[in-house]
Amino acid sequence: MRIGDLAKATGVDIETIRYYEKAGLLPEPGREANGYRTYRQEHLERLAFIRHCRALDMPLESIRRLLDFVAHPEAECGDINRLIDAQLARVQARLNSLRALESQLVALRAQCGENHSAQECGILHELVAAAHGEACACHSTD
Amino acid sequence: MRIGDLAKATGVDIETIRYYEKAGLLPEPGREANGYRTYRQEHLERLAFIRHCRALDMPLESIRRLLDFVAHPEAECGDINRLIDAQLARVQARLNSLRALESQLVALRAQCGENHSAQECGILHELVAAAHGEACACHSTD
DNA sequence: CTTGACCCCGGAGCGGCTCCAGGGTTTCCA
DNA sequence: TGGAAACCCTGGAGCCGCTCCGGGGTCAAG
Repeated sequence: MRIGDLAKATGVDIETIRYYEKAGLLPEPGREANGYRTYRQEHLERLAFIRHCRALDMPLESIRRLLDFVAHPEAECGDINRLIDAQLARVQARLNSLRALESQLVALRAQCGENHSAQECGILHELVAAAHGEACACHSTD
Repeated sequence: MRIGDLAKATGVDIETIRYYEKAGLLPEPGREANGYRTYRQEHLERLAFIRHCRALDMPLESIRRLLDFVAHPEAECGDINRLIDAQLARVQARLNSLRALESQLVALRAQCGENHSAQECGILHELVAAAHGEACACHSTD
C-alpha cells in the first residue's frame, strides 16, 4: 500500500499521515526502491486507532501513551483510566464555559435587532460599556 | 501608566499587551525618554474592550472589525450582528460536538472499572476494536 | 515525448499567546 | 555609594495539530 492508498482507505490526509510518522505515532513504513513509503495492514489499523482517539479529541501525547499500552499489555491500566478521566474533565470544563458563553452571546445579540448605524447599535454599546466596567447583558449571567 | 501598571489594572499579561500592539489591536503607546511604553486611560479602555470580546471567545480578527465600528460610528451595524451570529453559530456547533464527545467518553470510561493489566482493560479493547471498524461503545451513540 | 498523477523533502504558516536570552534602567535598602 | 531586585526593552522560538508550499523526482498512458 502506498501513502495515497492508505489515505484513501482511512480518509486521512497524506500530509497528516506523514506528520504522524514524524511525530512518532506511526512506525516508519518500508520503502520502495524509489523511496516511496509502503504500508501494511498493521499501519492501517494503527492509523485507524489514532483517528478514533483523535475523534475523541485526545491530544497526540495521550494517544502516544495509549499506544504504549497496546505495545505492553502486561502493564497496569490505571493510567488509562486516569487518561480518560482527565480527557473527560477537560471536555466537561470546556462544555461548561461554552454553555455560559452561549447565553452571553444570546443576551448580547438581543441588544440589537434592526439594521442601523453603529452609533445606535446596542451590541456595540454593550461591549463598550462592559469595557468601562459597567454591568453588561452578556456577563450578567455569570 | 507603564506597561506593568496597565497589566495590573487589567489583569492582562505584559507579553499579551505587547502582542496586541504588534497585532494592531492596541494603538502604539507613547514612549518615555528611556523607551518605556506609556499608556493613558484610552488604552486601558481599549484593552478592557478587547478582553471582554476575548472572554466571548471572539477571534482577534472579529475584534479588529468591532474596533473599526467603534472608530466609525456612522457605519451600518448589520455586520456587527452578522459577526455575533457567526460567533454564536461557532459556539453552538462546538457545543454539539462536545456534548456528543462527552457521552462517548463516559461510555468508554464505563468499560473499565478496576485496576488490572492493560491486556484486560475494556477501554483499550474498545479502542482497538474500534480501530478494526467494529462497533464501539464510545461511537455507538453518534 | 509529453501530460498528468503520484510521490519525496524541508520549511513556513495558522491563532493566540507564552517564554527565553540578552540587554538596559530604575528603585530601594544597607 | 554599591549592589541587588524589580522593572523595562527587543527579536525570535515554541506550543498544538495540522495544512500548504515550492521545488523536485517517478512512472504509466496516450
